[in-house]
Amino acid sequence: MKKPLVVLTGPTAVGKTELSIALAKAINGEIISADSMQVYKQMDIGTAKIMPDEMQGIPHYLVDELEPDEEFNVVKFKEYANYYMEQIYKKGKIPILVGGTGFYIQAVLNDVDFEKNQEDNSIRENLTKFANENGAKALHDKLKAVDPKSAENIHENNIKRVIRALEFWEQTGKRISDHNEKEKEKKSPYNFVYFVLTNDRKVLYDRINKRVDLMMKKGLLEEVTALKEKGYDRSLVSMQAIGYKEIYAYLEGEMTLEEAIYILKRDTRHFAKRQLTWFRREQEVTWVDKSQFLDEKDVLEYCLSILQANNVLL
RNA sequence: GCCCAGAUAGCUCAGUCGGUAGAGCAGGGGACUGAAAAUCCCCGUGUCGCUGGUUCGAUUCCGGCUCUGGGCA
Repeated sequence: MKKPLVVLTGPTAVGKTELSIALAKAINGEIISADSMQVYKQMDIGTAKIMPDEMQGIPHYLVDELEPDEEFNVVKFKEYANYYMEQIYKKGKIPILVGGTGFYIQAVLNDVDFEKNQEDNSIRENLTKFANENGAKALHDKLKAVDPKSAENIHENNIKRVIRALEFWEQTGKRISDHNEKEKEKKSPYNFVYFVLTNDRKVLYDRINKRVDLMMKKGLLEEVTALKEKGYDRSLVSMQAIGYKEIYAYLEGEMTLEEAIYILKRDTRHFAKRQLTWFRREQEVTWVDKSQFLDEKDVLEYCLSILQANNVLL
């Protein structure tokens, strides 16, 4: 018997958090955040993180777990998430994966194997250096020699992915293209419903713009200033989060605050668009378009009916 | 009121020595399997302000008009 799993995702600022609490209450669930940035402490305003007083007693995992200079990635996410899911099942409850990082959701949902290998960034560093010195084309040629299928699929300008493919080859002796093909065929080990909450594009963008203004009012500038003063470097993954990188650029004198805010809004819109592209490609997704419902209660009822129909409730 | 400069894609602007036009940004689509809030790819037809004239042909030259900046009164 497959275990039940509820996924609730959607583009940034669509209103996942609000619905997630209502959903958790209704189905006796606990929430695991599938968000690459809300894991970090000290980054509250810019990540629109749910605060303890808003949780209404619903346990949340993978929120506020790491310091901004700690490394986090899909593999770590998957390990943590699987661990917390076990705990939740033991309590006789349903885990709800809530967050906008589609890649993380996919990893857990389909139990993707990443061929764990040693924590060693030296290959990556060497390849990055090679790319800087010889150009993207030369790097891509390297890949073509060992894994032509990957070389064909990965654009030569996409250096990060070319590097990962090469790294995979060097560490495992296998081609990542073959590996990925195999992983893609996997079926989810869960009895799940994958909700993608969405809204009219214009409404969504309007919400994004307003939310950025609200973040500024709440003190995003101060939050980023504090992180910078504590010595968290711009090159950290956490500092590449939307909201942080733009304000950081302003603090470094690269642009005016007005420009930074304009770019921050734009980057957020671009991000939401990319998220939607990802979800569109996912199979077995249940779209929940807010513009088609009367209110939050109506949305919740619809979601519950879908869960019931799919036997995901305990 | 007079003088000057503009008026071209949603925005900022380039351009056509006369043969109906192109960049950046915005916007749209896509990829993604150990950085994923990251990274990368693709997509540009619009009464060239309105109106006369010259011309085989005008967005491009000439006149008038309207509007917008700036200057002089």
